[in-house]
Amino acid sequence: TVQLEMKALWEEFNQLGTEMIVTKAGRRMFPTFQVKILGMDSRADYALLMDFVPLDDKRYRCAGGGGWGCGGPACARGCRREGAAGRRGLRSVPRYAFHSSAWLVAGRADPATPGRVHFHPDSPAKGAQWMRQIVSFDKLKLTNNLQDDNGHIILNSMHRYQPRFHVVFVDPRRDSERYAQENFKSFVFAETQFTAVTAYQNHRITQLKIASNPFAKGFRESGDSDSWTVSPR
Amino acid sequence: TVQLEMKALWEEFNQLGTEMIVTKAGRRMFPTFQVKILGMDSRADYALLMDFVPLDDKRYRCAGGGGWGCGGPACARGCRREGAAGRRGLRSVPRYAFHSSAWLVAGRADPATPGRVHFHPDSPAKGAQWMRQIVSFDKLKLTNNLQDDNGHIILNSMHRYQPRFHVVFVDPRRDSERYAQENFKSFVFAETQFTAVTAYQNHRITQLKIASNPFAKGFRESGDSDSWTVSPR
DNA sequence: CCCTTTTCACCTAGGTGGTAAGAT
DNA sequence: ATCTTACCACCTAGGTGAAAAGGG
Repeated sequence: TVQLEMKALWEEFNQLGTEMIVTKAGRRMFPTFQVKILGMDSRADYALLMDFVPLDDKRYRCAGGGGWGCGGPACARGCRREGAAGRRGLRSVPRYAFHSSAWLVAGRADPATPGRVHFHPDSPAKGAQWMRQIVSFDKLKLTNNLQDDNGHIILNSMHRYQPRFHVVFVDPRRDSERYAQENFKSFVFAETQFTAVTAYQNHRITQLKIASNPFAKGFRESGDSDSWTVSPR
Repeated sequence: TVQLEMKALWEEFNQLGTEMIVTKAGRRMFPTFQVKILGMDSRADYALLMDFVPLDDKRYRCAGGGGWGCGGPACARGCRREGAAGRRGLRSVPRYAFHSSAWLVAGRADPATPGRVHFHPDSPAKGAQWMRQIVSFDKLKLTNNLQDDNGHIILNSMHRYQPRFHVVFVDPRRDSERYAQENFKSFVFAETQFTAVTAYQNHRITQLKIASNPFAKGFRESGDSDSWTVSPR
């Protein structure tokens, strides 16, 4: 079994419609994808990895005051309602748009990007090692550069993705983890889905990133709290 | 076969009598112990590790202007001459001293410290992985805290040590690298020996550290060169 | 007009020796 | 007198979103 860490933070982002920056050089995810693992064979070898699957084959567009006019919770609900509508069967919609602070369909998906995977750098390791503490994918970076040769995850900007987590049992009878495709389990946490962007579209996402990511502390206005806490509903 | 990296820098330090700081929290070595490895079986698993052996069972003492009066090359030569004398047969000398900028015998060694080893954090890994690029032990830290529980190397201050590098072949017939004691090769580079100290004794060592360690750039006076080059003889 | 790229000030995180105070 | 410790300014290294410039 696998537990998602920082679940409350992920949910707070997901309610607004999580956005992740992609850059040419590669950008980390925030929140970082972290899991606690239970129930492995302590003495067996495992490789841990992640990949990202497109949530639909549309692309999104933003509009309405450049995303700055986003006021109430209507924004987030609007985003997700559009997304759900997209999944319900629309197939040749010409365009999406993020007009009036909501994500809209703006066209078919761009050609699929190379479906890269990210192996956790400690792979392979014993089950005991993985279960000892939280496993963090903080070295994983997202890029929109199709020619990237740094091994980063390549995504299309303005598209939605679902991160997936995979545990591969390294079969001792074979000489490489490449052939262990039959010995793996996958885990999906719906609250970690996000839209890849080159610049934030929803100002509320920006504010939550600033409030919760220590590296963005320089943009905080209030001097009272320096750590993130779940906001009351 | 194994090649020591930054050999010229190690030799320049060794000519002066290398000193390494030890602290309670643990201090990195500088220069960092780095090697290039050749001739491994690309597909076999190896663990790489280091340990430190006392170079003699004396302890050293410093004197003469608190180490600041050290002027010429006589200092370095003096240090090594004393060290050699110590190894030549003196057994119950009461004390060493670093008087007039030279290392002198100041007494018997303190009780032996826990003989810890430091596994390279990438261990175990395939030969191909180790040979792909320089292997750096920059995570290794030295401490004088006998109760250290961070896994750092415990050394006695004012004692001399010889770093050793070990390559352990991980025998696939056994389930753990613990039992692979019969499958290892060791490498010793005499130019990496050093005296553990809590504060620098030889001012020329301090100056060479400041000149060559990027993290000490704040103490450089000259604004001309920001990188270390082998000084002409 | 919408999206992407580049650059930047401002952070986190942690490695330096200097310095003064503390310990023996 | 000698060695150790704690704290500090000053670095390296790299992760932030803002803002302006660039491109279709």
